[in-house]
Amino acid sequence: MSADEPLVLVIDDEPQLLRFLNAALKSHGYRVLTADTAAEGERLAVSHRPDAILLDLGLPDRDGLEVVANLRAWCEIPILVISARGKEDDKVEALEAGANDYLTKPFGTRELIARIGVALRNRVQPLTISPIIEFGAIRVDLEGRTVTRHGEKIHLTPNEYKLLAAMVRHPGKILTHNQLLKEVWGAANLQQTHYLRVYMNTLRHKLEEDPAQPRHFQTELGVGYRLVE
Amino acid sequence: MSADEPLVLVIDDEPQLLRFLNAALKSHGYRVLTADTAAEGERLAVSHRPDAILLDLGLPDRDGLEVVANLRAWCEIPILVISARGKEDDKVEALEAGANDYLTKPFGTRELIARIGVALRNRVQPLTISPIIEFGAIRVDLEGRTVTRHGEKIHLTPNEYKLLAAMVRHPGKILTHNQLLKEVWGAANLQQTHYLRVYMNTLRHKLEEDPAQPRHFQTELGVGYRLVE
DNA sequence: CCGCATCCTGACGCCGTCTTGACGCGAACG
DNA sequence: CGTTCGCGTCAAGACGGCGTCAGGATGCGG
Repeated sequence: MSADEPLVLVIDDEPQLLRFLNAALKSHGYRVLTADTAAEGERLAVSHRPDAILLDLGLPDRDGLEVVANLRAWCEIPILVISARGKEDDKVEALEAGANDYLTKPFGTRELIARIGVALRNRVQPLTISPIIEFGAIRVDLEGRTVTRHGEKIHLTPNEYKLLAAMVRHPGKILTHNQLLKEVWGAANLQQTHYLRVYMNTLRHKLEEDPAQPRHFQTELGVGYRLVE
Repeated sequence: MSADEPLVLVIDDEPQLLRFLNAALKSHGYRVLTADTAAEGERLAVSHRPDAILLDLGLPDRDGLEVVANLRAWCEIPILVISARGKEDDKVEALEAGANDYLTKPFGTRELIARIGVALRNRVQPLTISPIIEFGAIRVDLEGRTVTRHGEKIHLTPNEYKLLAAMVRHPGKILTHNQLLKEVWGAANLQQTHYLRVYMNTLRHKLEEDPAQPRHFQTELGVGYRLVE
């Protein structure tokens, strides 16, 4: 799944530096979004909500400090400023405007990666959805990786849990065979729909009141399965 | 007592720099606590819970990175590292150990103040856990690095302790093989799950009543381990 | 240089998990 | 009405993870 890797937005107008940053970040497991103007950068920040922003102060179309202020007006995404200017006043202004860090060119890849790591480390998770889902007598704690039924802990094998977690993340929606297979067994096993039947069976036996007449784990014939509450 | 102004703990052994930092911080509205050794600094951090820590890496009694790790074992107070060494490796090590920022001497007052401001700005809720954790007959003192069982001191080797500390920091949660391996043996040994089995074994023998049927150090098959109380 | 503690590594048996196959059932279809 | 297909069910064997132990390498202090 590509969505669990942090997304970094790089705003810089130098093509070389842009390529360099892109490669460095990707090789360290980040997804990267690039923009070569302030306007484009701000637009992407709004639409993609990156986990961190790398901002070069020397942009052609707008002052870098203004970009920081604009971003800070509506979000708290960590901003790491890059600049050729190393004067103390520049740093102070940027940091006070809302930047989280200030790197003076030239800087090393490893330091950059480490500082991005710091920025991501102390971000506050908005926690969009509650990591705990309940339906019927069943409670799934995605964070603690525990499942209880009538308050009693239910032991699930890794595959069973992965399958349950995949369904729990999209309650009410249909999950096709392909989606489930890809999520649990990887894209190489898209044909093995038999796996699904076997594991759905054990899940029902462990979680449903009457496994033969499932209330929550319903099968959509020829399509996939659906979790109903 | 002016308790609403942020409290900064400065750990440094150079009297001049100490005085300088003290004056600079106070003039910007901070309360200041000073220590000239690592041991004293850690003690003050525990007793006063400062809002930020300024740490000079060149301490006489202990390695600065070790101090960072010790503090990070039980708290998330922002740590700004000061060092005369400006090499990239030094910075990366400190930042990865848990430091929030790295300043190379000499640095300007205003930049220092600005960076402290950043650290305080994005501090998360003081998610400090008590440096002392108990479960069953076992007591772990993360600050003193001591472990007792039924009141008797238990000797742990460095790796054993690191593994225990990693688990103690997230009681009840699953710690995956990767997380534990990264924390104890570094990211280079993510494959050596065998290490985990060996050390979990010795930990259980030293701490569990019945090592064959562990109550606290439970294994989550195929995933990792979990510390239950 | 020696001894000790710690760490790494390999071997082995056990047990849970995964895979695979067989079979019954019902619905859809010709 | 018979066939076919998808699905549920069960069981058995393969597989790999896990715990366990011990020998050897390594590093450190005396």
